[in-house]
Amino acid sequence: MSTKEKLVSRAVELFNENGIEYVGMRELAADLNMRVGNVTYYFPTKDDLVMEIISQLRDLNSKTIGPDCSSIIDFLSMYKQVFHNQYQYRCLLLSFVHLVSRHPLFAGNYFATEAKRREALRSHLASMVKNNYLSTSLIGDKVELVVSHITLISRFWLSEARISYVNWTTEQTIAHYLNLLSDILLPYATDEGKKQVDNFRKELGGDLPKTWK
Amino acid sequence: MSTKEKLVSRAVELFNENGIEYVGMRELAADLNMRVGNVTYYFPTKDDLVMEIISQLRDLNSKTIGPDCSSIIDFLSMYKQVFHNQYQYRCLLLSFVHLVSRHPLFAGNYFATEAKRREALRSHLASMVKNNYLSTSLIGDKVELVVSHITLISRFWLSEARISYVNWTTEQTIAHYLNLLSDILLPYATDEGKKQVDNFRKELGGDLPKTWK
DNA sequence: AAATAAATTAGGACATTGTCCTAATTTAGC
DNA sequence: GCTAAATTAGGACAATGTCCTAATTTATTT
Repeated sequence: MSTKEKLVSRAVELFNENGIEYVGMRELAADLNMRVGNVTYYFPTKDDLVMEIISQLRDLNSKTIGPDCSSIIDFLSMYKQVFHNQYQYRCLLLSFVHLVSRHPLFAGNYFATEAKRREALRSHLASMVKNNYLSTSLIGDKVELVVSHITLISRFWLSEARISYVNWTTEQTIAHYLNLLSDILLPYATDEGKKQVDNFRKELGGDLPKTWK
Repeated sequence: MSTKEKLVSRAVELFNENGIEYVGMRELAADLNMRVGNVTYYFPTKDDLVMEIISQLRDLNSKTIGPDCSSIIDFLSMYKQVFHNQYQYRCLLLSFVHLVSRHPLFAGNYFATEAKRREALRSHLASMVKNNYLSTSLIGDKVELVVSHITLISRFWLSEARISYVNWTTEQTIAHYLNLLSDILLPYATDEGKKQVDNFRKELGGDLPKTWK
């Protein structure tokens, strides 16, 4: 593993643990028995380092989000993997708003992939309708509403979990938000679709957090 | 207006414009023709200042979120006001995750009010069921799912809008997320409830963003 | 193998940040 | 008008990201 790779790899770990803005360049360097100047040689600014990490997550999700999504089970399983990817790079999701709203480079990068993701989501929904798992009434504005729900959940579940469900395990948390996702599809699910949602939820069952106090 | 009040008032403005972490204590002081030492006299740490702003929003929302919520219209109108309150203190919502996950004081404060809000939400839903606007099938785990959807939306709509819908007006943005909110209730709405949702959406209609490109 | 060029590492300097401390100044109370 | 409190000003501190230059290591060429 090259120095640059070690740098990124350890940065992700430390950023995940303590948050991007709470891990200094010197701290990262010291952790790897390096000096600051050495880090800035590979990544002149901290944003450059973050940008590298962003690309890694984007690539990972691009592999996960395929074009085909014939059933609800496929769809939810795919998002399960997306959630795990995001957890692996949770530092990004937890700082995304600040990163994007400040840095034009982040913003441009984000807009491009976001538009693609939204379009992919539409196509997934359409194919679930075609395969008779979702009702044909899911058209027009209703599609956009479902898409909006799903993007909101998949973008902020980690943030909410961080502040509201701190004592949950990762598996519990992911199960909870997958449950929410399935809940968004449910109103449009056909009988066959409902069966799939039920099956998926049964698999979730063991992980779902029990108590609401 | 006392010096302290002027300080808080201007801080909210600057924080809203540029983000809490991007407005320095010296910048705030200079804006009011003061010096840093003078600011720290009233607020020894920046977190103290933020905490004061947090209390203001909490008080404002406490006034808005009443115990009675007999109809869906009432419910959605109430949340419309909540959204406007949040917009008024948007700097907080945009930095909440970092604030809460770092500072134990914020966290404790947040947990207490959050539990109350969630409980209030359950009671609102129950009263809408009682008044026959929502189906009696809305019980148990389903209530918790609806509550989870609503809390997610009302906590992160501003964050998402900041990064995804930057070109929308405030009214458009709020209309969009109120639409999402109503969409969560819709599957459980009775015929009478559906009428209310329709009416509410008609009022929204003019503000709702048109294009999804 | 030696010399030269390139890549990498180290270390210090800079402006900026939040925070703290002390002295100066203003205000209020008697 | 004097004393004490409240307020304001100003400097100092450690820590941050960033930048720049010198030292050192590694690779390439002669």
